[in-house]
Amino acid sequence: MRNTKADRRSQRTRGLLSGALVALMVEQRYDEITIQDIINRANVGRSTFYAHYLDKEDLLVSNFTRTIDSLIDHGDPGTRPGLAPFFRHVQSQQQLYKALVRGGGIDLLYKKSQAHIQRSIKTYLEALIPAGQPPAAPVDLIAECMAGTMLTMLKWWLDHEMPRSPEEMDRLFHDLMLPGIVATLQITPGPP
Amino acid sequence: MRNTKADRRSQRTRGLLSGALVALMVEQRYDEITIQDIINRANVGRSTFYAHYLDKEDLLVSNFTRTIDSLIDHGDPGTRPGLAPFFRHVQSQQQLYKALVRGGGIDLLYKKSQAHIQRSIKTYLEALIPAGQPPAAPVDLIAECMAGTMLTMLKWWLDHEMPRSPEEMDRLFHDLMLPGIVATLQITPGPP
DNA sequence: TCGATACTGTACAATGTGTTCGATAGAAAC
DNA sequence: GTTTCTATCGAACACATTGTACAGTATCGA
Repeated sequence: MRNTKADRRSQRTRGLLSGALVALMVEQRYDEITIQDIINRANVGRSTFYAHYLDKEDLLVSNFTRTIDSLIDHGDPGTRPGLAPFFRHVQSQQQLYKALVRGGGIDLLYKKSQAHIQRSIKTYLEALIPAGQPPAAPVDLIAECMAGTMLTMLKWWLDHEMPRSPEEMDRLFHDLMLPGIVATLQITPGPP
Repeated sequence: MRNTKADRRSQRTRGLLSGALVALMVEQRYDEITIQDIINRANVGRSTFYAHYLDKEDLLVSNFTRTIDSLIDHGDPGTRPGLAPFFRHVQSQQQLYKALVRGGGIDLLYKKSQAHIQRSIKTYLEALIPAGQPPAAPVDLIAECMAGTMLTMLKWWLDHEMPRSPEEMDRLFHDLMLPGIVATLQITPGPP
């Protein structure tokens, strides 16, 4: 029920279901959408849905894991200088992300990807600590706080009709978090 | 259906229902608990439940709003010097809070109380800004980030069997957040 | 004691979920 | 072009949960 990628019909069905979910999410909260709604909108049989996905959440995750991953890759301070690309990416698909924020879908996706996100940030942080020096604070906790703050900022930004530019949001994040991280981990500040 | 406080029977029923919810939350995730489970455990008729509460969430909120409020009052940096009392309070009722964190109930309560929490923090922050000076950053965003970080730390602490003392957690929070707040709002640092 | 009201227990309709299965249409393989 | 897969359909099914209704009973407060 999952090695169904090759067949053109499967691709079609998956596309229809994803599209229906997105369309519905723009109209109403994610958690109020039923599987019945989705298959009605997609014009797909009930059993067909279950041939592809376990449940509604599986559909959401399957379709947005890649989106979230690209979001991390854009924004991860470990590989990129800042969060501006992160916010630009969100801005370019604001309808989708607004829908995700409104309906609580973003929290679900965050939970699913948290391990990934956190690992990424933790690696970044550990690279900042001089070798041999024991961390002055739990690095995983700091990483969680960073990821959480990023999410909070993202939500606030979308909820308030994006009143600041991606560059300003990036600046805000750095001003708010970096001094504390430097102090907590007892490291020397990196590049601005 | 709500002015039912005086009658001893009502108090009894409410007590039974709250107790059943808490007991069940210790055993299994909040979101997996059904109303049927609750009334079975409480030994209360189905219609009686609906005579008191609208749904499961209403029961949760009704019973824990006071708990959460006291939590804020303990921890609010606006009225208290630090978060140590906050973490001590959680520690003293760790079973309950662990259950809330595990089952996702804490997120629900957080959403319900967020307006209250945020207002409290915002007031505190605004008091730090010299009169007449326009804030250098959106104060409500900073407040949200602070509240979010407090919640993140709370979850981490409980998920990791509380490896640090309440005083250390307080210290960590201040070291992590205060420098950034001072920098972002362009204010002078307050008492340690 | 008596009137008010909270509780019980059951039945009920409505909704959503996930599964099953034979028939059909469409894809891929040759 | 024929054959062989296989994805889809559609309907039926069992099941769980929710929220409401109502008549009888128990308990409360005065």
